[in-house]
Amino acid sequence: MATIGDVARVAGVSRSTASYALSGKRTISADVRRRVEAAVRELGYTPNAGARALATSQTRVIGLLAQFLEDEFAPAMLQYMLGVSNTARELGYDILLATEADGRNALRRMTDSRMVDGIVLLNVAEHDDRLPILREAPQPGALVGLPADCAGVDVFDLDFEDAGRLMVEHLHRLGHRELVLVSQPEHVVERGGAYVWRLQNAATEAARVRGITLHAEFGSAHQPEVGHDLHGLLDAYPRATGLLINNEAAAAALPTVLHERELSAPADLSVVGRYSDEFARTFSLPYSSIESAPDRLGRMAVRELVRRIEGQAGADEPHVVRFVSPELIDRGSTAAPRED
Amino acid sequence: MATIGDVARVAGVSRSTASYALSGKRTISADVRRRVEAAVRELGYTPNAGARALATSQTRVIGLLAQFLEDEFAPAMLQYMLGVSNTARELGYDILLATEADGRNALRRMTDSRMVDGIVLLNVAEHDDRLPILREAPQPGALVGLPADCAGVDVFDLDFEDAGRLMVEHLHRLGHRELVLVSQPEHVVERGGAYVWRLQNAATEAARVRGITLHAEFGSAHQPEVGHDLHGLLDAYPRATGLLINNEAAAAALPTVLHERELSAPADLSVVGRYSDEFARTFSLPYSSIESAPDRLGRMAVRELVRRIEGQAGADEPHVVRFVSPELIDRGSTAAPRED
DNA sequence: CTGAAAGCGCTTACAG
DNA sequence: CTGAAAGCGCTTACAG
Repeated sequence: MATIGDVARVAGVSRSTASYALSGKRTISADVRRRVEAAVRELGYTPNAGARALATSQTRVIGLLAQFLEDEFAPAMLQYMLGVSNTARELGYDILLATEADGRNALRRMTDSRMVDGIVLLNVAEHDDRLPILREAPQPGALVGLPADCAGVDVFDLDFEDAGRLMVEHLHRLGHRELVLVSQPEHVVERGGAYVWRLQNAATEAARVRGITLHAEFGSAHQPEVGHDLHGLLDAYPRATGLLINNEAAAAALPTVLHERELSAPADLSVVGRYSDEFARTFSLPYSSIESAPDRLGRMAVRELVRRIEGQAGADEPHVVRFVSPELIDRGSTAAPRED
Repeated sequence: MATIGDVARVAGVSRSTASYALSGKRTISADVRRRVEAAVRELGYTPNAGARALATSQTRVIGLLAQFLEDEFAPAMLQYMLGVSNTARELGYDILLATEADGRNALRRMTDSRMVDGIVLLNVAEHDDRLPILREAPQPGALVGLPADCAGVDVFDLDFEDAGRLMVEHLHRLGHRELVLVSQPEHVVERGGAYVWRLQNAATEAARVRGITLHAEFGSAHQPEVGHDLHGLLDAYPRATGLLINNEAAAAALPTVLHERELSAPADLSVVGRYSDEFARTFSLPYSSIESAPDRLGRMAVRELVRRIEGQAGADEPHVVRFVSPELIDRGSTAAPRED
């Protein structure tokens, strides 16, 4: 493989001149620039990334820590990954991907060995055990998901509280008085999946204020269990006229469950979910939903991370905590409750 | 960040001795080893990956080229990615992930700049335009998917021809005489998605030999179009008693379509799909299927790749083309055809 | 406008 | 069993 030394020799200049001609960091005569460019083409020269990283202390690589937990729904994670990866590429960065169960180990490996310029953490928990490690690392970090302590990192998340309120308000306005909310499994909450109770608490409070009944329940994250869960809930609350779904697996299972009960939305039951539009299309879900905007969140996280990496943020610029306002995408699955 | 020089100083030895003590590449007195290890702990030393790569010409990173094409079904791709990523980690490698549309560019970037020791190509097409670039690269490559020309790379794929035969034989044995095969969209074939026609041709031939009718058709890769496609096919071939599905989106849409027609499998229609068990669980698909084994294929590709990278393969060891034999997972969706 | 030299942090022949 | 030195391929102050 050709090195910058080869380029310099072919172009008849010094290595430093060749380097400057390529980086544009100092003025170069037109003649020399042409000769260097010709040499690069002739030799098919590409800089060695390791050597460049060693010299500049910049790798142009971002570490992406995904997490595929047993009790969450894998296809939902993919959307965040793609948002991060595609944005990174647009900004000239590559992605070092870690999918291993022990995120702490992966994080330490990447940061300590200087393989990356910055880190994106996905699916961040309330007391995420990766955070202390990230805070000690010399590289900046951006999170998707809201932890209890946001010190030292930039944080991006859907405003789940607003989402919970929005769901309840929407159905209240249509005249519903008894709702069921199906959340992620309880152990997601126990593990620190704060988004579950952030939405749930806000929904509960919004219902209380409006004097309507909300049954907050958990559902499994797997098929076919979650289908049974849904049947159980519909049996348990026969007077409920609205269903709020904060659980991707439950959303995916709902069409089958409604078919089995010969119910349809919104005629028999109003339904509002919380998932991405991409997810809705993949699973052919006909329910109105709060857009979870994974691509947008991934994009925001990377943009801010790159600003920090490249020092445009200013070393002492305070860290941000930014919420995406939920939007309700109307797919026509809500209406006034059935009169009976 | 501490360097090997710091470790050497604290341990009171030379940098080379510190390095050897850590690599174990030459014998070190017990005393020196202890001092070096203590220094490493005290300083929290981790080798700088870029510097090591520069010195050894080994990055311990594998490039993974995923491809999320408009007309294919994203969640299926994720399984292959996880198989590759998890196996790589077990073998001590990290993953540099490229998801951009222009795989050629990503491939060139990774290989030319020596960011990776080897490459895994996913979703390889008949005449994949990434292959010429991979062949010219100094790093070895492993493919998941069978191209027309396998020269210079190791290739792993499901035996789609066997899969097609197996599907037809299975239903033939149960007494079916008229079948419909739903493949991926026609433009997947046109783009070179060889697995589509490999399965289709073998199924067609197996049907011909047995004197049974097989209607080979294409289906969309998107919801809700693919649902309409399925309705259309069931309308068009009312005497067909068996449905073969080589199209993930169609498989995901089928439960709803059957509900809408008030049909059930296997009472009214026998169904055999071709997807992974993981996929079946995610989408709650109750149909018997040919296991597409994405995790296993990813694992095989990485194992062989690492053998080549680490020179255990022998420089002149011929490249392999290895097919995974399809297995039918019985979920009870096939039976003798309805008599009427 | 250009060149010679130092340095980034490792590994590994070479020498003792 | 250990050390001094060279070298991997870049970038960038320093000097002219």
